[in-house]
Amino acid sequence: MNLGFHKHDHAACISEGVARADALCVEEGVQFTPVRKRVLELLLQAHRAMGAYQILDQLREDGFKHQPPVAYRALDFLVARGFAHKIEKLNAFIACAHLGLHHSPAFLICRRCASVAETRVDETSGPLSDVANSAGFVIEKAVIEAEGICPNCLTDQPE
Amino acid sequence: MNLGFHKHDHAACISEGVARADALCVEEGVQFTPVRKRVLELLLQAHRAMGAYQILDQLREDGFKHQPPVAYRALDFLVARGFAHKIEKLNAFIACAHLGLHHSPAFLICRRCASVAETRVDETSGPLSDVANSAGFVIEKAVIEAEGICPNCLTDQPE
DNA sequence: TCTTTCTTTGTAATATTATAACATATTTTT
DNA sequence: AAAAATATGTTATAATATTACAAAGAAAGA
Repeated sequence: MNLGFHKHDHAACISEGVARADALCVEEGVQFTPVRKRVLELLLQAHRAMGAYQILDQLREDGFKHQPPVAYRALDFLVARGFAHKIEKLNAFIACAHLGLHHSPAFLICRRCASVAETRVDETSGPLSDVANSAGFVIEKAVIEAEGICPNCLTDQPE
Repeated sequence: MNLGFHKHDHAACISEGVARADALCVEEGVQFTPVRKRVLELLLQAHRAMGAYQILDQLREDGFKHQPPVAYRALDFLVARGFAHKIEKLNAFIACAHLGLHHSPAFLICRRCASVAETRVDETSGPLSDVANSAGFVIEKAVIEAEGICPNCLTDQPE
């Protein structure tokens, strides 16, 4: 599986992401307003997790309003629609790598270069579901975030 | 598996937890100081995730010093030794339910009653490890936190 | 035991992350 | 065009967490 730990056509991946989100907003009849679009662009561009205040700084440079709620509202919108995810471990946000597919994301976070790769996991099977099922616990959402060393940092040089 | 969604001898589970931590500290030659012990007691007693400032409030009532670093230092100590875990999703801390066994914890968080059950998962197998292995990513630590409805809240009453 | 070293605690200040509340503006629906 | 729903502007503040440095206490070596 392609996990994002590699080179790719980044300009295309930004414009495709925005276009896909745009289409989904039209479908769902919600407004993909300038600030929402810009935040998604920033996240796609960064290609890593960004804190809300980092985003806010960028918005300021772009001439957008930059009080905290501006960023948090845009992020809430993006997260609610699955266009972005929150990485709880980092208190930061990242553009969705599988935009459009409703899915249960899992993340591999490199503690050396801070890159974040997104993959999908099956929520309905696996050891955690087994435990939950047998206990009668109904899982609605799962936070799965693995921290470690990415392939690039492993080969680059010793720690 | 016993997930904590049930009645039990709570007084015993507190004293046993403290005793076990005490023994482990002796083994490892580290100091189980009064504030560290008290924080672990508070967490065992609460039997749910507590925020650092909740703990701080309790410490104040107990006559301990109560600036933020007091709680964070004790929590860092407990987490570093596996006596407690941080629930990233809640920015809160919980006493370890398998004190003494080095393990990879996973949590089931009830969004209705806020109870948290801890279970163990095998880090070296499962879908996430497969993805990580094939990508060459080395997982060191995994945050696994499922949110949903616990068995008690499911049967208690409709939402 | 002494004294050096390491670890822990006390404390003030501040950094970082996030939300509440309410007014205004814009868009969509009727 | 009016009403309703949605989105933005703004101030203030809440909640979570860390830095930095001084002082005290415990452990280790001479």
